[in-house]
Amino acid sequence: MGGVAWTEEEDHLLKKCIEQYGEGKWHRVPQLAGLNRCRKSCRLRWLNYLRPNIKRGVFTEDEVDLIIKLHNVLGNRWSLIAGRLPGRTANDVKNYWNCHLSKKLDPQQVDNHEDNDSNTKEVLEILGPSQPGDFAASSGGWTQPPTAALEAPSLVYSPMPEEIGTSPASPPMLYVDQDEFNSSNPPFFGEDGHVLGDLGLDLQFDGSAGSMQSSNKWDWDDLISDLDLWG
DNA sequence: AACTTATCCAACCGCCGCTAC
DNA sequence: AGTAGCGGCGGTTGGATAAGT
Repeated sequence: MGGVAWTEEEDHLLKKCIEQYGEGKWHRVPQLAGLNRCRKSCRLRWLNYLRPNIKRGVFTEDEVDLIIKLHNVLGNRWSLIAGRLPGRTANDVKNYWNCHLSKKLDPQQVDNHEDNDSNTKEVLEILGPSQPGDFAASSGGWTQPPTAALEAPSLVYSPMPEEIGTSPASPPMLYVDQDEFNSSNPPFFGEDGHVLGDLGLDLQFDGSAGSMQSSNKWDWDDLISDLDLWG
């Protein structure tokens, strides 16, 4: 393996330590558990192997599908992707991607995969250069980095009222940075500029930069994290 | 059976952002 | 403002094992 394999005894000590003192304070875990391992090794071993409810075995078709879609949007942000797959760890997802999907799915193939979803074309129409905003086709995508989100074109995030009961008083916005957009083929779009799909969201493109506000900006991390609130 | 190659995946490494001082 | 310590993350490594020759 990439390092020294953990023994059953070490696993037992670590588990016992976490059960007694809880997660966190990883810098103290090696000492508390009596392990000759660094804090990072202890944390990794717990997160990837010892933590309760970890799902092992082959990925289901649904899980693979979700990984592909989330990767389209989020890129190599494995922890976020894993967060949407109950029981799966970021390391599992990353390994699975590197071993299976990255080889099978070059960008063209990903496109083809998503073309099964008839909504895909809506994405390009909605986000394409004909729309208002700072999308620059000549430069290959959005012109502003996330830190300049105020000037960047945005997606307005509007949770579906019937799903969550009430909408936020002031809908937060999403931005898509150039790299993410260029490498992605968001599969979540529906009619009339709404974005529907497996994320369970309803997103709407807002091309009028003037309507943007400096507050309530969410990036994808926050969005994905907050899905749990809406779910 | 022996050897080579490919694949899988647990573990490590280096970097980053956050927080406290 | 600068720095140290920490948790967390993604990329990479390398041993085990399966598959192929």
